[in-house]
Amino acid sequence: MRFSAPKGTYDILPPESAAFLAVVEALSRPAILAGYGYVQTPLFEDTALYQRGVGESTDVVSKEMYTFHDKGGRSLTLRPEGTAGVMRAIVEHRLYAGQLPVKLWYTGPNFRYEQPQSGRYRQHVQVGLEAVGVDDPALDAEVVAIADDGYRSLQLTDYTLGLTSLGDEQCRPGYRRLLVEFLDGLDLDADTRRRVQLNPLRVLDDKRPNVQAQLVDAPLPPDHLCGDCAAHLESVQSRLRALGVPYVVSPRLVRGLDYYTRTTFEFTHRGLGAQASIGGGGRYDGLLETVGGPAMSGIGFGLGVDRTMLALAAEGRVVAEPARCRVFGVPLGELAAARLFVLVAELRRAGIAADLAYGGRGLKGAMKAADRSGATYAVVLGDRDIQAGTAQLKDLRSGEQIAVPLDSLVATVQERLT
RNA sequence: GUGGGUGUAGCUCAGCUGGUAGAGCACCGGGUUGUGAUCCCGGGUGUCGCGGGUUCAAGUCCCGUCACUCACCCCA
Repeated sequence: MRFSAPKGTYDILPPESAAFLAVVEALSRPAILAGYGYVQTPLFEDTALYQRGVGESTDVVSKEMYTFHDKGGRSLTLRPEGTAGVMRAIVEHRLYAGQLPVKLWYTGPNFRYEQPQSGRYRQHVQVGLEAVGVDDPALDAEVVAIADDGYRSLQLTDYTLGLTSLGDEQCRPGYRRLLVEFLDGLDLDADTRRRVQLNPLRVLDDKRPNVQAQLVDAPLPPDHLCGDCAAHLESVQSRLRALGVPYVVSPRLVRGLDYYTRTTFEFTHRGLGAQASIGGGGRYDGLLETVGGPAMSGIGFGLGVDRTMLALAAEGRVVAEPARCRVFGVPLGELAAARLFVLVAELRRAGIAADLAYGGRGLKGAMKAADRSGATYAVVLGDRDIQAGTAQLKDLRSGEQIAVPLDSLVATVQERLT
């Protein structure tokens, strides 16, 4: 039996894995600087949490969840998105009773049973954050700007921020009726008709040309906002302008999760193919209440780490050099191997990245390994040197080599590397 | 769930109308147990995705299946 990674999953190996870690770091740093604390929630939750929190009418819940029963008969589901679990934690630990807003960030994998394609996997990693308990458009702008700062710190340029408002419980129902009325007059297939009933907003961003052609005169959310929602959207925009965050108002932007209200946004990258969204989020007033908490507003985002990697590749950006070895031990014979084994450990304890030729490779092979390790120095040690109480310290770039007393080798290397 | 494309070495790929599996790179060893990145020599590391069929003979033709990939729906 030959095993391979399950469908829709993949391995991240060196040296690219170093870039992956760097992307997680780059996307989360702006959140940390903005006062968001790290939260880690389980990779699986009670199935009902997602059914209630994400919404039964969403594709995520209706057909993409990895649901299973544990030995206690509980129905559990592998986390399909990050927000619901964080809301559960906020309610369970009554974080909403403390200082507001509650600001949390997280990273980790999400699981969705989907048909894989470019940029879409059954397991994907996000960096996300949530700000709960304060209803202030400035907070919306902060959240959007944090995401933009993350992408910008990675030198990404070929992306666009789309922004809109989906309205609230005041104006959404009326708009929804208007939209359904319009959509009912169109020539749509059965699948889409069903969607009109479940969540008509989502028909707006259907990509099929024959559908889009019929939507040119469709009523759009930003044109039917109540006064409060319109003022909110305008305030978010003016804050973004103040920060110099470029955005485009995208009236057809809709998201597939039911909980979004008012501010909704999405970052799309031009180098990615069909799955172009590298991150998105929005306001979800009412979600906390849905999962058993008080009626409090909230806003957050999820940024796709896998897709950000693809975006970086599309722009030809190399993110991080793999952590490189600085000193490489080349032993000649058993005695030298034993001595170098300890010496290399001492270098590491002194904070110097060091490695050693294992397996008695012979001088040529060991030197080759030293070269490939990227080390600045090779320490060559043989019987002759041990007799003399020295080691040969070779600069692999210049080829120069000097004898250094074994006792002071760590100190000498430390000095030369700084 | 639906549709298209592709499966040959670690990677990128060649292999014609069927005739017993190759190249480049990578890797390993040697040239030199006291010096790497250059050079020279040597080594193929393979379930031709898998199963079945046709044939004297299948990487090649047929059927099935699986995987990968791209796209739709949807999302990061």
